[in-house]
Amino acid sequence: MRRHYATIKDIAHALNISVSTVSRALRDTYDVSADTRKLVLDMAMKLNYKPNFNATGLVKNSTHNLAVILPGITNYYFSTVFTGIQEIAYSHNYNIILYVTNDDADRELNIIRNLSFSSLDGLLVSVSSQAGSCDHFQEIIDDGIPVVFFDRVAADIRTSKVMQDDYNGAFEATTHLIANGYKKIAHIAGPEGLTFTDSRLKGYLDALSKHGMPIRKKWIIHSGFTQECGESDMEKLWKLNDKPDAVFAVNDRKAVGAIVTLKKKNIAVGKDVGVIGFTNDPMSAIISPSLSTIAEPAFEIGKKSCQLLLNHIRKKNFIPEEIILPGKLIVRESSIRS
Amino acid sequence: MRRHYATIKDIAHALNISVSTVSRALRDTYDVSADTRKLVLDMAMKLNYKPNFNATGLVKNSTHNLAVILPGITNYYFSTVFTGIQEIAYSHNYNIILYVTNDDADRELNIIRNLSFSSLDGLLVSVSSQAGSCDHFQEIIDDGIPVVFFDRVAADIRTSKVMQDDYNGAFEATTHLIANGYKKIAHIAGPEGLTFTDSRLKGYLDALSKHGMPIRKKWIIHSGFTQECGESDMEKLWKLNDKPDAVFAVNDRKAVGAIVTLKKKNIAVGKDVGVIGFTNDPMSAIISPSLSTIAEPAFEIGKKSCQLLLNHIRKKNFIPEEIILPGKLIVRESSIRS
DNA sequence: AAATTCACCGAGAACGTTACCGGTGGATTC
DNA sequence: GAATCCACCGGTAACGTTCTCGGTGAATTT
Repeated sequence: MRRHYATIKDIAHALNISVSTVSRALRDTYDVSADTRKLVLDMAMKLNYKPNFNATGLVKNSTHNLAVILPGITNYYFSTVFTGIQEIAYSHNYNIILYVTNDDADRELNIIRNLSFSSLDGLLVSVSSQAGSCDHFQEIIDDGIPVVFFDRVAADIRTSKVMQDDYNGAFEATTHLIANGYKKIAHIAGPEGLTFTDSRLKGYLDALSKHGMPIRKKWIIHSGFTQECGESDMEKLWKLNDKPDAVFAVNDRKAVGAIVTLKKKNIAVGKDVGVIGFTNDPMSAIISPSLSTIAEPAFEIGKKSCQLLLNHIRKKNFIPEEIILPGKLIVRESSIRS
Repeated sequence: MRRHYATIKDIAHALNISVSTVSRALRDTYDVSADTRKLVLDMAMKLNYKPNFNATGLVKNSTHNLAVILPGITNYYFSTVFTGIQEIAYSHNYNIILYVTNDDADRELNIIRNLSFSSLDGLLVSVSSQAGSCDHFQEIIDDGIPVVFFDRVAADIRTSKVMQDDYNGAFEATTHLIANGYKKIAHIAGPEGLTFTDSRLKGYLDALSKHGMPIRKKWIIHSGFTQECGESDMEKLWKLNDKPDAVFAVNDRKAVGAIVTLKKKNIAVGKDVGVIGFTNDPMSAIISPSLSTIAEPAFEIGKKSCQLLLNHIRKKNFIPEEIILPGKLIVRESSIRS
């Protein structure tokens, strides 16, 4: 049976003083003597008093809860971003309510619709990849709820956003392949319509045209983000008459898929076909040949997003900021001819 | 500026009826005619009414929030368990507040101490590996808060627990190594004192003695759960005069560390030294040689834990249950001589 | 000595919701 | 035709906390 926790009233009653005084003493605000404060604090300890956040939330119209909405948590990138978020939230005494959408737009919508903003101070979102309309987010922002997007941002919504430098990372990755003598570079991309997918595609294309490399529609394949998608994308590329000799993958999981299928076909990864990914998933160091990649500052992105959200919550009329964090090329075996 | 959401009072006022009636209509309970219910529902929709969970939580002394406390989320096992938890919670309209301890006992204690049980219906915990005393959990349980442990359980606390079959998994893994002709089998284990570490150690030892294999103290090394720990454990083993010819690792990450160091020393994994892990982390299929392992039902463990917790919450005087889910041997290259 | 200031405390309302109890008026029963 | 029942609705208190205001007595000023 659930016992009843001691309340502020119990403390007041035990000390024969008023609840107002107890309330003030506990919050250490004003108008209370050092003696009575000590009395109250000791009694609170003795009665194992814990503040009831429902009550405080009700009167202050603010709880210390943040919601985080993610496509999934079972991969390196998102779990690391979340850890960064958590780090900042913890140090500021905020709780995180985590929702995962499984990359399902309907589920995302459903979660948003059922969100109780009376018990939420703000929202941190990376949108689902099948994102249709983003009206539901706009509504929330119009209602005055602080929202920060990260990684997978909704382009046409005016609020704070945090992301890695997708364009330059892709540009650098592609340039690296070119510098290593690969001539026919394909791109296995993410779903169309997602901002960061588009940015990486653009970086890839610009790098190609800058160096006068051929651009072929058939060498660009859009699909999901999983390793399996990487495998089937690679299969498709290999069915072409004019096969590429290198692949830039939108993320490491797809790059791993590409390497796995190439190895199955007994093609020497690196020597015959170069591969480079994006993320710096721990897997990229484990697989052999090891995978070259653009390291994303996932942990930093999480921290920055949460800091931004807290600023947003504290200052009314906070002006939206866009933060772009740089990536870093990490050269391993999969992109070296030797 | 944060706008004010419509309340039950606003609906009542707009319809010129009482708040009690609106409350009943919204909850679809009793004592309200079909006509007025429809009126209320329509008006609620029109005013974009959202229930204030702080208020309901205050009067009903129950919110729809569950807390999950984990050592970390950036690995396959815990992120998958969490996804399972989330799946059940979502289908029952519960929210999950996630805390990560970074495997730090102090932080775990701090989180527990600051938990607001007035806005929490229950607790799902996998304890930190440096766990000292578990008194803080006992206190909570004594206070009547439903708690379910999973994976890393606190042995001496009487509440529901969900785990994989650690003993039999370890027994099977070790037996598999023996069956494949390895004679000197080492174990790189987790930290001492953790229930599942002990179970896996015991399974390993029992398998050895059952088949009359030598048991050597020096072949058993305790340390943390990371890949780096696996690497340094392997280094230690390789400094011994009497080197083992196979290793059973407490988890896949440590097994990967072992493989990496063996490869660095140009030792043929499988042929010269067998390796087997525990978990079935996706990494185990990626690394080469691929890693044999005991597959854990992580997703199922998450689901079961959450179901158990919900039962616990609903039924008062719920009798604690212990659920043990079986693992499955997956044979790959790292444990085959050939 | 009167006036003013100040430190400290308490009473009451409010936040949004639900639970409990009582009160209508119309239909049903005897 | 009176008594009973029932479907429906409203008023009020309560949940635990904070906020606003007013009030005390002592200390300080003039």
